[in-house]
Amino acid sequence: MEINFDSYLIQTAGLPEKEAKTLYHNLQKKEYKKGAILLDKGAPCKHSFFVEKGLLRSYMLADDGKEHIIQFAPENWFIVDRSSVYFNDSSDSYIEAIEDTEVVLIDEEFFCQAKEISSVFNKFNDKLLHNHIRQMQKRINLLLGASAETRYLSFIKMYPDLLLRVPQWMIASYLGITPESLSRVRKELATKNFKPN
Amino acid sequence: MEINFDSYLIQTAGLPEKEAKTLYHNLQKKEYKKGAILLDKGAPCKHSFFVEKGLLRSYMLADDGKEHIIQFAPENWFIVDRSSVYFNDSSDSYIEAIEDTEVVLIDEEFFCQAKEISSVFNKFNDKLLHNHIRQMQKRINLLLGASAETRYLSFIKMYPDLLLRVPQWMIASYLGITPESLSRVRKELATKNFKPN
DNA sequence: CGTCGAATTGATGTCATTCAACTACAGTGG
DNA sequence: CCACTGTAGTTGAATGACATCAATTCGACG
Repeated sequence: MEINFDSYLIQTAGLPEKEAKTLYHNLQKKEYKKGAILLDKGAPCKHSFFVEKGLLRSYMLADDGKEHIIQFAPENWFIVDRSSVYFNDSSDSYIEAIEDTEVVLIDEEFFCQAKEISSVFNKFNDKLLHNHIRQMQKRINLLLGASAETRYLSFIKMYPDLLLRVPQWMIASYLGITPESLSRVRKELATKNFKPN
Repeated sequence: MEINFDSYLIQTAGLPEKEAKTLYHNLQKKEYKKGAILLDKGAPCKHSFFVEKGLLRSYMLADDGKEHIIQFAPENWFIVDRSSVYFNDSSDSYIEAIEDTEVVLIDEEFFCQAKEISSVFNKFNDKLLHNHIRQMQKRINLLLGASAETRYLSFIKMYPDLLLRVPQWMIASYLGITPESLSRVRKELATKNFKPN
């Protein structure tokens, strides 16, 4: 289950082994306990997090105090407040550990080095951005009109592995419905004898 | 009101004048009548559109046949199905002219040339992507819980210039509510003697 | 002037929220 | 080991916000 960032760079990003190792050695690793806050609203977000083990989430607070979950990040995923990092602004989101989590901190310096060392990395980074956009697009499309049930079903389809690791109320928050509603949706699906797995 | 892409490259993207002119001359321009389809679902999206004059929109069709508006693009904006262009896939969105519109077609070749000619362009492109993500994030946050009224007010705030150019039912579609609901929201705001301008 | 789509308005329906009560379970301290 | 507490999840009843359906008005355009 645990994934090292260096092997990620080689296998997924397609960097040559030597370069990947070099880059990897300059990076800082950190561990966080369940419930720990990795990024606080108002603080500048100075790096991306790559999750080697565990599970993170990012969320914003609405005016009425409710949490809106932006993203989950299990192993192999990046999580970051892009606005904050890129525009050097204070973040308007939080990042929190849902489980005990081990991350690699990826700062601007890393990106500069990586870009110099390898044009492959540039392309890969570009691809990540585009994927991110594509995924957000899908989510917007869902939020623009899909029923609670449809949203939940699409969540199951997209992130089946998260179903068992994320508490229900967080899934509800991600879907933009209340925990009570989600509970009812699940009950309804159960009577239709639908099985998630 | 009309904006040429070459001056955009110079002033907004920060390219040197000479390079901008060179790049610009290789580009193709097109005009579309109001109502014209620039990109059809299923067709591969082979280029971005830069709007020099007029107004475009992109939208997807939901399963129930309803349109979900993804984006508006007035002068000075890009519009594209990024998934389709980038992953060389068939598009799952439409692009349509809301007004008579003049666009510049920006294909892969342009990007390659631009990247070779100027590293400034690379950075600029990156910035565009990040802005796009930032803006989608805001929208998701709105859709996750804001009332019809709040959504509308935030739309007014973000795109005041579009208010008068976009038909109401399209704004409703963009906000994820029905035209009827939007009409009532506006009425409600009027009695509270709220003035958009 | 007549037509067609956009916008408004009213009556009614539906889905999700809200509020409250209750169960289940994990963690804490006596 | 058992009570105490807090959080997650479920369930029910009442409410509310938005959707739907239908009728009407408005406005642009041929």
